[in-house]
Amino acid sequence: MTRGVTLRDVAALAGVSSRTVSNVVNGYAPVSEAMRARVQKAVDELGYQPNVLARNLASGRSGQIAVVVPYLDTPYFAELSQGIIRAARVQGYNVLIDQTDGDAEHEKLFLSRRSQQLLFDGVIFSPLGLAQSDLGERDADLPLVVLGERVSDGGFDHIGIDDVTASREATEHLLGLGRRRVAAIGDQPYRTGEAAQLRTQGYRLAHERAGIPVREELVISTPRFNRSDGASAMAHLLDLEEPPDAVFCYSDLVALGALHTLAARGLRVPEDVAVVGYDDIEDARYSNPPVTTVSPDKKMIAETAVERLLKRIGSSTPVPGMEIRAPHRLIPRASTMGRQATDAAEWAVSPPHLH
Amino acid sequence: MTRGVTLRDVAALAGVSSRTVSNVVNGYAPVSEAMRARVQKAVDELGYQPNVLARNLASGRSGQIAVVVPYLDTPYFAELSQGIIRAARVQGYNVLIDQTDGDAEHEKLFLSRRSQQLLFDGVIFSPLGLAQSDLGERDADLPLVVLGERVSDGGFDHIGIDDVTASREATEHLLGLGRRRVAAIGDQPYRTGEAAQLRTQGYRLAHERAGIPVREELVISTPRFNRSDGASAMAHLLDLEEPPDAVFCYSDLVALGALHTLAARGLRVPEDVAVVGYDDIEDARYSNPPVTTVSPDKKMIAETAVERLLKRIGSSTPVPGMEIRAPHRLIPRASTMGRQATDAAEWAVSPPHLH
DNA sequence: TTGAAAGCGCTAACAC
DNA sequence: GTGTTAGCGCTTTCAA
Repeated sequence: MTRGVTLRDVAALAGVSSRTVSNVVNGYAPVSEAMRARVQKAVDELGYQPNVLARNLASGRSGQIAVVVPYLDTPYFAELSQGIIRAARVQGYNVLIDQTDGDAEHEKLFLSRRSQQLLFDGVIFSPLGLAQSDLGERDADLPLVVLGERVSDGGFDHIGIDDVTASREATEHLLGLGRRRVAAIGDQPYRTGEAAQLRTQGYRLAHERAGIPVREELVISTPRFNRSDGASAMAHLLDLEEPPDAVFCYSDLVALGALHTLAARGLRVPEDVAVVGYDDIEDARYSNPPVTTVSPDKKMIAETAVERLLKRIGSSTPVPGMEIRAPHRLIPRASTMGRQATDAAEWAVSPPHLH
Repeated sequence: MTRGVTLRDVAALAGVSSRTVSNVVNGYAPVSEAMRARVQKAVDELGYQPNVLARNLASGRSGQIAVVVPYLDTPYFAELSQGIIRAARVQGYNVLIDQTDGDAEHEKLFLSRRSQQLLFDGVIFSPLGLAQSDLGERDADLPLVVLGERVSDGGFDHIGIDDVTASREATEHLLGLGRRRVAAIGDQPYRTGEAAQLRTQGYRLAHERAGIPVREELVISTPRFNRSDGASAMAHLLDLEEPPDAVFCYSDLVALGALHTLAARGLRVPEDVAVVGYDDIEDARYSNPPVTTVSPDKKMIAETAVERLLKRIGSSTPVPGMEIRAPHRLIPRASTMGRQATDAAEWAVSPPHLH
């Protein structure tokens, strides 16, 4: 560990006080041009690098934010995290990623006092194991932005799309194609299944509006939103006496799992069964067939989350919690529209390089 | 920001010196049982939480490691990062994720002096934009573990699978199925394309051993290893006068892109064209058809990387660089074996929960 | 085994 | 504008 050059060394060389060096380095208070040039010269000469550890202690800030997601290898969260990292970097912040595996205890850690012991100034949180009510029991002055379906209680910001509307639109898309036995895969009728329940609500609403009764046996619950959940739920649906002619899946992964089962059973998509997903992950764009999906504006969610969090971090007075609705849209693809939907432009195909 | 309880407060309450409190808190030096109980009582009473920022400054360590990957939304890196985060947490380390977008300058930052200015004790690095030679120009005493295809120069550890062998085996698998026009997608015949070149080497080796000449027009270069690269390269191959009857893709994403094009052209996999991928990402297990792939032992890679890095961080004397070969295996699936390969056990299908 | 005290290197309140 | 200086809260050397 090479003994580093310190602020003091620079100050000595430049013949100024450390205060001035600090000002120059941080671009703070007004410093005369002559002064700043002199200091800069000394900085360059010595190759001075500020010690972040010391700066952190003195300033009480770490310059890091934590992103807490259930699973990093779930494409939706990976894409979201990627966007947050990009947005944070622009603001000079580093990002600490934490996976909770959906474990409620682990998630609580990040809301507790103990979090101050960790190394971040604020948290962007995508809860899975915690219900809305659990969010109330948190360290009051932890800058917090929550993503997903929980709702702000005034003490933090919440960003999410309108799940009920999005789900209603997705279901209406299927009903609009003339499908009459539309299944839903992904309901979670228990305390922490709030996200899933909103989607089920939208699914029911679409039926209601269309005057079509919901067949309860077509609403399938799954413990998670993974491929395997979709695969097994689809298998179950196909074993019904009257199988569905369409499925609304609560995630793209579920949809991919469903496609997998459909292919294994030799059924055609969308001719035999039309499939809609949710999240617009890249996988679902290249699957066979590509999946019609609800696309949340992930970039906007990531950027807004960082922006709001930094606002909280930077404010000494409490910032009132905001409810932020991110836009979404339904992207029709071949899994409901058939071949005609294949949109070449979406592939971003570039000419191959020859060897 | 609630003014926190400090070590001093605890010391005062317990009537001991701060040194003793520190020892107790950190489980350091021998402390008499009576003492530790007394201190612990004071700690509990005050709800003392050590300030990590201060600890870092005093100790010169941050307790964080950086994981530098090109893209977090690439499933392979997401899965790898997930494994590293898990392994690091067990050791009490946090993980900072950084994406470089494959940008060489950005990658260099992490090898430079400036890295000491950042907040981590060591780096697990998966280079993309940097070539082997660039790794030489790094801050000598930065604990570093490199993943992928670069080779250790003695100053860091390197962990990777044997790409040449894995690629040879993958190609031999196709040749063994009787395919005679085996294409390769993903070569990168330039300075930073070392990973790709090793795979091409294995591809050629398989042909050599089988006494089958390589058709140069079947070796396609791609700028990256994404779905779009695979899709366009496959399109190009199918437009050849004599299209291939099999393709070895340098990543699973490339393979998924190739499948996409094959499906769009109405070709059957594997009857018309057999496809092999590389990385064993989850997507490729659930695709239609599932993709035969080279599976590196990602868990082992992640755990070993953390273990080696912490060893470096903890050592005051230079640790000699190790070359570590992680195991790999070829997983045959339907994209080469046809329906027969569908391995139900692999899906981890659980019974659906009914509504 | 425990105490006293000197930093770690920087920030920022206060004075000039 | 610029200098002086007192911390930030912990670790750790040195004595006792």
